[in-house]
Amino acid sequence: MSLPHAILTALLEKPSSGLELTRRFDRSIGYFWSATHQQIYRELGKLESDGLIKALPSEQPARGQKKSYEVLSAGRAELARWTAAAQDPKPHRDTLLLRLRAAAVVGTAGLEADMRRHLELHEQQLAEYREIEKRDFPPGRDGAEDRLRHLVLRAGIDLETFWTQWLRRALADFPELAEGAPAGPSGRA
Amino acid sequence: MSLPHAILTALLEKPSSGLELTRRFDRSIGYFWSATHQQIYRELGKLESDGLIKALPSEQPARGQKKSYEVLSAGRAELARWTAAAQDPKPHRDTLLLRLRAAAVVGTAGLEADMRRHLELHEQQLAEYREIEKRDFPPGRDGAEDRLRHLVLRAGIDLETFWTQWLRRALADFPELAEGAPAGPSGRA
DNA sequence: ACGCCTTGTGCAACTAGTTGCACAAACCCG
DNA sequence: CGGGTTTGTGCAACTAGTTGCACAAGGCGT
Repeated sequence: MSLPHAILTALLEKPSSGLELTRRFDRSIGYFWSATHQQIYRELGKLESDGLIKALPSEQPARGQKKSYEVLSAGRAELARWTAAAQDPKPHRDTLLLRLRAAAVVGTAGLEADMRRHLELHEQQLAEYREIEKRDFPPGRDGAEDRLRHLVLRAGIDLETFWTQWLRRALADFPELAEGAPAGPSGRA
Repeated sequence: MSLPHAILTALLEKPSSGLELTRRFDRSIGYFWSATHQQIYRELGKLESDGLIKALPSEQPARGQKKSYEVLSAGRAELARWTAAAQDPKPHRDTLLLRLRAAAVVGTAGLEADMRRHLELHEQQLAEYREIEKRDFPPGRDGAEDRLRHLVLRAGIDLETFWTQWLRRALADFPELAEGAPAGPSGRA
């Protein structure tokens, strides 16, 4: 029940076509609510038929029939309603932690390499967030909108920081973990 | 593609019936891979027909036809394979962050109360993890299995710590955020 | 002019997870 | 001993997200 609201938010920030939305999801909103272009188009259709958004008359008729949408006031109202409504936090799902736990019974073979890869990915993501922070939130700007968005970005930064630290610590422990743990399918059947 | 592996892990730790698994998911594995009893029963059926687990002959024939399962060597092999295979981290999905972002365009009404509620929930979860740590990982034990599981628990603790801190900070900022941001549907249509 | 690449939109089928309900056996209480 | 609660198992329908493909329009190279 969140994708439509993510799209409404993005469209309120700036009316856009499906592809533009897709790109913005890749760069910004998608950091905490990812979506593919197929999902987005499907949802745009539904939002339009529900009367929450409408297609703008295309100023540029050319170029592959590009359609931009804007949010109607019913859409804005729905988004405000959803934002204010209480919602329980959804439990995390983390495959890597699951694999660690599995490794405790079937052995750590292969895990370390992938953890190193994850560490690199998280480091990259962290660097990207820091870039964005430098570019979009230089000290000085402090309108309420900016501060809210900055808060969201800080969450991203802190989360990635957490993961890089946790992974580094886990990898440091790894040599002693690998000896001693059951080594594979031949452990005990 | 992770639920079957979560179940295999749990069954290797200790052969169990569907309901026992459900309870253990609620208390332990479910902290990073939750599942309902319906999912679990469905998956047990599939794992059995795939020859990865098998039902133990019930020692206690009574008590509502309780069926326990144990992992076969094909199941252990599959789990080891899965654990070792590279996997990309799945992008997070966080509704609360999405709502903050939405609040930047439709106003912060109602959000603060729910953030306080989330803070409490995260504090509870954190306390629970700390209990578990004290109970299951007293200083001294350091077999490789225990250290791996402890590492996983640390991730849980640190994540909850992060959320409580982030929420506290966000709430502290809230008074200034609320003034100045657009206040509701009447902002601009 | 012809074929290839990129841009932009979208449908269809599949997979995983959620919600709602059903139902039998045992146990517990009066 | 009869009726409600708990224990234990499970099906069916629905919702959300993913994967794979299709196709038209315009640009670009030769």
